[in-house]
Amino acid sequence: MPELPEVETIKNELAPWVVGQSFAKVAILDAKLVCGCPAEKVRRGLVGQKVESLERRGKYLIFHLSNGGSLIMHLRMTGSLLLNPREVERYARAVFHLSNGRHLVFSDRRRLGVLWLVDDADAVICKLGPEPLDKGFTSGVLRQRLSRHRIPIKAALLDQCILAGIGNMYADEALFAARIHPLRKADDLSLAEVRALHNCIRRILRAAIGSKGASVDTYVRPEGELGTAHFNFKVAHRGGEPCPVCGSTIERCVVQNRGTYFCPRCQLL
DNA sequence: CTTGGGACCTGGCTGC
DNA sequence: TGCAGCCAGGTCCCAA
Repeated sequence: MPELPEVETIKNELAPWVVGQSFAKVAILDAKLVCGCPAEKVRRGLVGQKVESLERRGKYLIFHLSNGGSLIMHLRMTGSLLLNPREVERYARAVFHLSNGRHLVFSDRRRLGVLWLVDDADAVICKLGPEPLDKGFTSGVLRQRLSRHRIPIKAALLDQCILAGIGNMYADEALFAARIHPLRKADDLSLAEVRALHNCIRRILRAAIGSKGASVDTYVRPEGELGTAHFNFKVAHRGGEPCPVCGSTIERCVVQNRGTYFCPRCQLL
């Protein structure tokens, strides 16, 4: 499931092959992939456009085009972007042929991913909260944003309007590292706890980018390699295993309909 | 207004 | 062994 570190990795590894190229031919195999307008309009609108730059915002990947418009992709649960795969397999939903002879395949087993072609990228991403790795994202900003919500802190971290880019895995990891129980109310955290959480979020996301993302499910990098960030997970997807800090058994509960892993001794309610 | 829960989607797993 | 039914979770939408 691609979260911020996975999308950042995809952006970084795609950029050398895509930036400066134009779309020579586009085939949209699944019309439901396209959001907001007919697939044919996207196909025609893309052909001939040059990719000026690639940007990640939250979990969104943005292709800035030469006409000022943007192609925006969200991989949701099982989407992946494959560069020049040997075969265009059954989960392919769109194929983008580039002017350098390479092609990019949007593959997506569960078909939850979406893309937009828009004049103004802000129309799609305007609701997103701050970027956790931006310089301006201080613990004060986090504290101010959390203070407006009386919801479980885990739910707050998953809310892309509060903070962009964190998903289920990294929310669990950040809360464990900060020693905060996932069901604590967002507006109840002490100043010290918010500072610890802010620090842990940034440290964990940076480390995960360094490991090229976490390949727990279907995530693969554009050239087919896996990420290794999941080898460093302390609690995420580790229910029943011993806590690496205190040895207690890691528990699983459900918060906001999401499987949530935590250490009952390190993270007290 | 805020918050919670279901829909979307399909492969893989569980249990009868 | 076969298959129904549940589960995974990012985001949107609707209801309380």
